[in-house]
Amino acid sequence: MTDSKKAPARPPLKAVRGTRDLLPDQTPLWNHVEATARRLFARYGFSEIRTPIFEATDLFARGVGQETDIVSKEMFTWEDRARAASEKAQTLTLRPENTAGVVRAYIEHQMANSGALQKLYYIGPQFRRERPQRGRYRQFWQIGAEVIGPPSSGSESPLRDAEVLEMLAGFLDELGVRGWRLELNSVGSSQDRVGYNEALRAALQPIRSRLCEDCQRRAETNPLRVLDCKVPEDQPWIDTLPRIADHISADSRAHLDAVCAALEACKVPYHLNPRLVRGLDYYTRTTFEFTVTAGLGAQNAILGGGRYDGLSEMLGGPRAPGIGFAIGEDRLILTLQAQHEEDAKASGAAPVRLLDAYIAPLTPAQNPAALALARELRAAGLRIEVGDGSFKLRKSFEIADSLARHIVLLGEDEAGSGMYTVKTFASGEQTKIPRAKLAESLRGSLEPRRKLRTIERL
RNA sequence: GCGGCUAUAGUUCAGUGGCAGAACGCCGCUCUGUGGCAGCGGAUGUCGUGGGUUCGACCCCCACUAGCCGCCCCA
Repeated sequence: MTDSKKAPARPPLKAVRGTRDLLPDQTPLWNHVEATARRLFARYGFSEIRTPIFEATDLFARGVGQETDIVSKEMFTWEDRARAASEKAQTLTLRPENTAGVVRAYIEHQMANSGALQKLYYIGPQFRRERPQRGRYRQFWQIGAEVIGPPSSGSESPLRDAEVLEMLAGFLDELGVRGWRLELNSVGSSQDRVGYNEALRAALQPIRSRLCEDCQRRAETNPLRVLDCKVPEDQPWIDTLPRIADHISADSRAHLDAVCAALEACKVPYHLNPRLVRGLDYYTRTTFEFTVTAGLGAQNAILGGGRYDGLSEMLGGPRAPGIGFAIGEDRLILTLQAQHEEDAKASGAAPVRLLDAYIAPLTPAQNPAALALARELRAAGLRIEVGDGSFKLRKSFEIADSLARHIVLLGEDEAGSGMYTVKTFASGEQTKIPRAKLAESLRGSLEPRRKLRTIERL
């Protein structure tokens, strides 16, 4: 190592592909979104559940579906070898979604035994080995919720579907997301789907050769996906295909109608989209997706979900119908940031001030007193930064103005008189305030926390 | 996993086979108890990484890595 020139240059360590750091300029918005979700979900009777970040691979194979893209090619899976006689070797997987884990926990802890409807929400990272893109990361965050319980708890009621959708509409509104669109469909029961798949295959057979390359392949592998095709030339042909609405049972039909009726009563706008299909095998009956216009490229779906009436049984549990959703938090935040930029462009951006006051000692001799004052004000609940007496006053002002709403000058005059010079940046006003009244005056008037203002400050 | 575009200062981006650039930001001074403005001055780069072609490569070629766009899929 003495010959440093010969030492091979090691590549700098970087966050791995598809992962990213959320720096301090980002985390306030993330916390705001999460706090809003927690507050709102609580009003609907949801409680938080935290499940492990990795599970037995089999959970996802059985729950999400062996044939889905997620399971067949996007999971981070590894062999975990036994390290003690008490351990057994097994295949583990970083969770690609959270519903399977929640239902596993529901079964494992016999939550059905209470007889009650369970309303559970989670916030956490998920992992899929996809090619990264804007709004698509290998570690991404989901905020999700599940309503699950024995049929006697009302878990099958269309009211639960509507309640979840209505809550989501409220969530997006409360965050100030503009231009969201709710698309709704029913994929029927699992039996309905088998019949529909056959009908679809039969109808595709004669027109296959007229469709795009992708659809020709889909017609074989996953006929439902043909409905998602965006190639303009294919649309007339796709319109001739049987609609899932004509293949779902009377029960499923009535369920969907009841969901729609409840949404209308709540005045939540929705669009029936008979082509909306979901990629996870466990979905039955109601499926939905919320899309937005701002901030995202191809990934314009910010949340999706649906019913999974048979999932619990698939995982070896009791009959426990349920409905849930997952919000792509990364995408939601990209949307809010894009909107915020639009707004800032339209109205001129306001500087961000996170602190209540900046204390500026005028000479190094005032430093100890400044720290003591900061300690006192912080104890009173104020957000305070302390400068340094070696700074020129001009510099103190510039730093203070970029961070705080007030600057408190602390020099010989102040030390002698006990009257502190306080300047408020917004108004330019400057006053002398006795130490006893300082905390109160820096706290300022409690302005009403208007939604837009909250977001602006983030 | 497939196809395409991109990678130069802290940031946004120009640039040319022959000395590395602008704007903004940053630092200093004008200006040592009152900032935001203005003027002047200053610092900052393995030109993504590795190889090749060439007298000479930031520029041309190849590979790799990463980001972005589209596809696939999904949140």
